[in-house]
Amino acid sequence: MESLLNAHATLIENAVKAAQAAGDLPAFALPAVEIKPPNRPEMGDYAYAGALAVAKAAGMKPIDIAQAIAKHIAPAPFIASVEVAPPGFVNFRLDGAWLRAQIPNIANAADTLGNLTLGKGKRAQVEFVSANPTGPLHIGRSRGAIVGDTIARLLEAAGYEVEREYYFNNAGMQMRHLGNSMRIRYLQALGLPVELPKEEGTFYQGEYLREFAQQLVAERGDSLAEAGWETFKEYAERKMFGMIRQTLERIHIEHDHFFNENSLYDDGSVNATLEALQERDLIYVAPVRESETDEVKAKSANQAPAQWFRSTRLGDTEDRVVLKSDGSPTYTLPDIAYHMNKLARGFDVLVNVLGADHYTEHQVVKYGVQALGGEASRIHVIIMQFVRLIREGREVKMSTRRGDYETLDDLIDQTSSDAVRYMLLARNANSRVDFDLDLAVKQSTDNPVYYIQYAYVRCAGILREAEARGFDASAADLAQLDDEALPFVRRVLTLGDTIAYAAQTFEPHHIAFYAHDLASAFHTLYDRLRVFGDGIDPHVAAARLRFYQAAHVSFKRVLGLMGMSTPDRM
RNA sequence: GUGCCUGUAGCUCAGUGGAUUAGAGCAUUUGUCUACGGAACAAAGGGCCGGGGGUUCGAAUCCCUCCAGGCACACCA
Repeated sequence: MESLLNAHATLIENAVKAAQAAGDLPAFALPAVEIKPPNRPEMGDYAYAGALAVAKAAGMKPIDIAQAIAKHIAPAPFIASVEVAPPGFVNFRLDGAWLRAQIPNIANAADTLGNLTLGKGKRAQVEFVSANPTGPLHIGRSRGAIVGDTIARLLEAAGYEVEREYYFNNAGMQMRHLGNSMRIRYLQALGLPVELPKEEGTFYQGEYLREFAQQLVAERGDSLAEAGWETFKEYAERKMFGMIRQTLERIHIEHDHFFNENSLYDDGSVNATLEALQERDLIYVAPVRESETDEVKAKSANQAPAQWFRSTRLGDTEDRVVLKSDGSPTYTLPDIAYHMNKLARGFDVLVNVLGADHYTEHQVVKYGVQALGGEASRIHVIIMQFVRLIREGREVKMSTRRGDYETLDDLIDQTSSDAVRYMLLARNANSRVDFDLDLAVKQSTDNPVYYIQYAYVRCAGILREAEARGFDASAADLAQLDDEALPFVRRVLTLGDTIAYAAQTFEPHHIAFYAHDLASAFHTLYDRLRVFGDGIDPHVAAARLRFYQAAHVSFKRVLGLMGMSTPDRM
């Protein structure tokens, strides 16, 4: 049973065909069948509203169409009843015995629970974090890290072969600034009277460079006193990457592949990209844009020319510089080369998680890919709005270069890796997040992450108790299980639908809300369906224990999909 | 000014064109209960879904427009 939604949809499709063959319905093209749980649970477990949509095409009243469909729905083991409700709904109710029979399957599924074959045989790549190694990860980056990693987990569950990639740029001006800053810190560590200039855009003010400098002095003494910025850049970069990877590990993120932008220069891709654009007549050499007025052109006629990508021809609002007047490329050229490279690696799906400030950049890259004949439709860009930090009711400004940012490490120290993951996951990527630091610190008891994990802890507690008492549920008769436990089972069985939806829309927050709903359904039951206690029939107790084993597996799986831990005690 | 995103309960947010009643959490009020771990459960109050038009049998959801907020609009990366 891969998906109950699909199973119901198939029933509808076949019923329509059968009704048409029998002459109960006229011939008409059936739109894609959409099945949903009704808003009002008393109406049933799943509902089809399509009879309303096809009424015109069929030339019949919706209620009559629904009747005709219902009449031809083939019996299925999971269906208890099919009802028609005005003005034209077909409502399905799941069979209790069938639901009970799923409990052992759930308990045995372990970490494959909810897995799909949607992406079978397909390869997906998720590129995320991709922070240049100029400073520790700050909170703004961590949202993308968590969203990207969870998308990767969901795609894996959906059956894709997934690669997590980290793209880094150690060839730009910022890295030179880092090298220069590091050099000054090194000289300071040697006791020389040098000051780090306060220019934030050019010199990195963060304390971490002092620490690196101390270590470098310990390793190399004063042997580098005459060395150039490149030496210091390389050292700082290496140390910084170590820090970043360590931080990511704390929130259970590990990349499979680190892609160095330099390699695109080394293997000639950047040049090849420029030449390919030139061949297509999409590059021109001029001091200013072609679209500028004659007046501006005349004024700037003596300035050194740059090379412009005629992206307006692809639909852009203005042309973009790809090669500056000093001959160095802007980000655009290597980024286009990079995306062509990704496409050439044969991924069926490419996901790129970016901050809102990268929107324009990504558009230009996409125009470039299109211009070069790349299959741009395989590239899915997730644009995330920013995380705003609030402390004492006021916004805290973040800046990597300045040094007064909040790092992801700080945040994990103050809360927990699970809390950070859940709080940054449980909202739609295109809404801005206000992260209240004071609340995050003291909120540990209110945080929904504990509510969800507590459901798992309670299951673990029951299982522990059963083991201590030597109580075995393997031969339980699930017919003895209380009816009120069945809505929970039904909800567990929709995990696959949630994974499918979240993976296809690249909206991982759905899994967070699903987890909360599941925990809510669980806690209600826990209060009412005790396994151990006076006056509980042992057969009922055994069935309940079997049920809690399934619940235990369900929460483990859901927490795992969110990259969260599963503590047995809290 | 142009492009993208957002506007839903006091606060933080879900909501995949469907059912005369728009959902959670927090906060507020009231109960349960001292547990297989109460970081729980049950219940109540609280809403012109930013405003206005339109499409549709049917709109928080799609389209137009206005208002408000955020982000981006460099020969920075």
